[in-house]
Amino acid sequence: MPELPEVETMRRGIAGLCGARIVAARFPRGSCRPLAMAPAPAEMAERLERQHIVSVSRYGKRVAIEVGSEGKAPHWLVIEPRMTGLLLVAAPPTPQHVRMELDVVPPGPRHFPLQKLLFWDQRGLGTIRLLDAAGLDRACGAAKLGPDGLVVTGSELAVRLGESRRGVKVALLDQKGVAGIGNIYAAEILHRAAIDPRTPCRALAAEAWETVARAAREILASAVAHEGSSIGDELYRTADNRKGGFQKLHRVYGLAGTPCQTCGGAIERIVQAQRSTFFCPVCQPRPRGGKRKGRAGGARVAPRPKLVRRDAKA
DNA sequence: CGTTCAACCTGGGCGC
DNA sequence: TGCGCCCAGGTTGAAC
Repeated sequence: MPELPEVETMRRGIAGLCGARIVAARFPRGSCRPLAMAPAPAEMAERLERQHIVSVSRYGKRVAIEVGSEGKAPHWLVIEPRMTGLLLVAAPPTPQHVRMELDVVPPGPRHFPLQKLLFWDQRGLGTIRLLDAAGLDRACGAAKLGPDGLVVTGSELAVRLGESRRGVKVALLDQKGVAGIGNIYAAEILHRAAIDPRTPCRALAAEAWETVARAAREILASAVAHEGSSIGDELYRTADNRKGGFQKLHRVYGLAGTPCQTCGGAIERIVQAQRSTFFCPVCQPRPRGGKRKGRAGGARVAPRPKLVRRDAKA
């Protein structure tokens, strides 16, 4: 679930713990697969205790909690929520899926109240790592992650993805091209950009990349402002256990068969790279011809009924 | 280079 | 009620 807006919301939700001291760290038995955790739980707990939380930052869909103390090299507790992970300062949805529990005390003379920072993950696909500066760079540096989706520019997208033969929606999910976009927001971004998700990247002109980048910045910023998307009775919650609000503004994701709120046409669901893609065939017409100026990113297209859908690849 | 598939996991919903 | 199957916001690596 968590994409950039949800992870950024988690980051903001725990940023108030900066300056706090970790007095105890627990990684409940069996809570994480061996490969999903590094170093091993006991050593990680030992290395975290008595450290201070220095900063809380985000790299794409990961949160990096910087920990340190006088005379020690800083380390980063890097948490990757993947599908169902949540960072919480509130009671967890279930006790059995708590993967990490930090007891922290706020800065200052008073050692109360004790606060808890939890990583909760139902499916257990998330990862917890404690890395030094070199490890952080390896895991979250420029070789691994492209520019952040909140600030990405059209020329950056054009340079990084412009030669690819992949469909633009599949390419937007590639974290090395642009960091933070997942399946929900890729769909919403391309709807706003009025670009067919199947369009090969190479067919997009520079202007279209500007349109995509602008749509990405706007959609992601709005989603952050609404504290992410909580779909249906879904799991995603803010750090203090509230639902996000951006799902109310979804135009295509999860809306197959319903009328497009922009044009009234029917939203479709197709499969790309084994994942659902939602789009409006009317608002997001197939590109015609090769790269051309001003087309792919264009606004409303009036007459466009003649469509031969042949997706049924199922 | 790109696509497909399988894994990693749990749990909800659906058809029978 | 139960069972089997499909689905789900992500990432990685192998095979082709």
